[in-house]
Amino acid sequence: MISKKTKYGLLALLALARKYGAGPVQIGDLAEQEGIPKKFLELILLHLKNAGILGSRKGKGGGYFLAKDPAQITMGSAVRVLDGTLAPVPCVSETAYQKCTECDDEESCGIRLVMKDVRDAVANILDNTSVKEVLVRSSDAAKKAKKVIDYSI
Amino acid sequence: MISKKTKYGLLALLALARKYGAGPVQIGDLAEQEGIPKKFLELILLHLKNAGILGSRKGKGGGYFLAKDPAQITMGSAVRVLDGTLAPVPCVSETAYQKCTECDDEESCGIRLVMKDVRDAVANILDNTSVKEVLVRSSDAAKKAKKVIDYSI
DNA sequence: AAGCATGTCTATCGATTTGATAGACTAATA
DNA sequence: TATTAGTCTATCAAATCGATAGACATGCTT
Repeated sequence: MISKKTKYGLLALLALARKYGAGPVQIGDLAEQEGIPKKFLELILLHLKNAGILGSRKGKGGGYFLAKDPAQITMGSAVRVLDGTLAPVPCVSETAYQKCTECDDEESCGIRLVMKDVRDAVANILDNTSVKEVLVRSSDAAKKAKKVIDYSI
Repeated sequence: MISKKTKYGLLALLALARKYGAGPVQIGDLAEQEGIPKKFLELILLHLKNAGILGSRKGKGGGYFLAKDPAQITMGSAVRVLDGTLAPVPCVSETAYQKCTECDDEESCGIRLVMKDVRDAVANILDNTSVKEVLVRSSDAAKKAKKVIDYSI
């Protein structure tokens, strides 16, 4: 299960994606709009910036912005930065691999074999879903709901 | 990422599956064979028993055993019992659903839409993988490795 | 150069969870 | 009745989570 930090990070990322091209967004504004504690969000945004997903500008007119086009930022990359890995167990992580301390033979470990399938499936989804696509899906879902409401009247 | 408790639980489950039909296995023996702290394993096995995945017998000749055939126990059911849910976020859980406190509109939440795909993919794998299959894959992988070794000599 | 705006650094903290450990108790067998 | 072995219900230390805080640094404006 993803942590609140990751959830907040994804919320902020998507919010910044919605405003892509509109200049730096202040931390305080983002925090207020998304209902995230400001000081906590500072840490999260800095983490994303240090990972190259966001950029920032200090001083007047400063704030945070996407470092790349939303179509070029995947959910997988963001989740890896925020949560550390997509893998359900360390021994199938491709980016944060760690051998199990109590494992004699990795190659035949049944749990590892299954969890590798899980990791692959999760990565297949998240690494092939851009931040832009998420916005489009969200927007489409909102329109769909609106049409249902209009139709009901 | 799955917890050590879940990892230990799966290890124990698979170990019991290997001995399926051979009578109750004592907690102490399982703990020693799998390198799991005994008292911790007691809690884990009890949890699995209460969930109907394992059975137990007290007293002389007592111990734990599978409550069903290994082919009828899925990895998904075990992970749900041990970790609580397969879902990456509570709002897409089918067995432990919880609405996000800060979410205005679930239907159009982009994170939720993506995480639902992730949950479905994970469930698709784990719910369609029996404990028996895991043993077979593990065994096959071990034989394969052995053949490679034999061939190398 | 100073003031203001806003990000950055580096702590610290309380609550919660994790990963245990322990001993008394209960049930089953011999 | 004694022994075996699971069950109950605590308790605990360490780690992590989810924050909060104030000093500092950078950049813009005047």
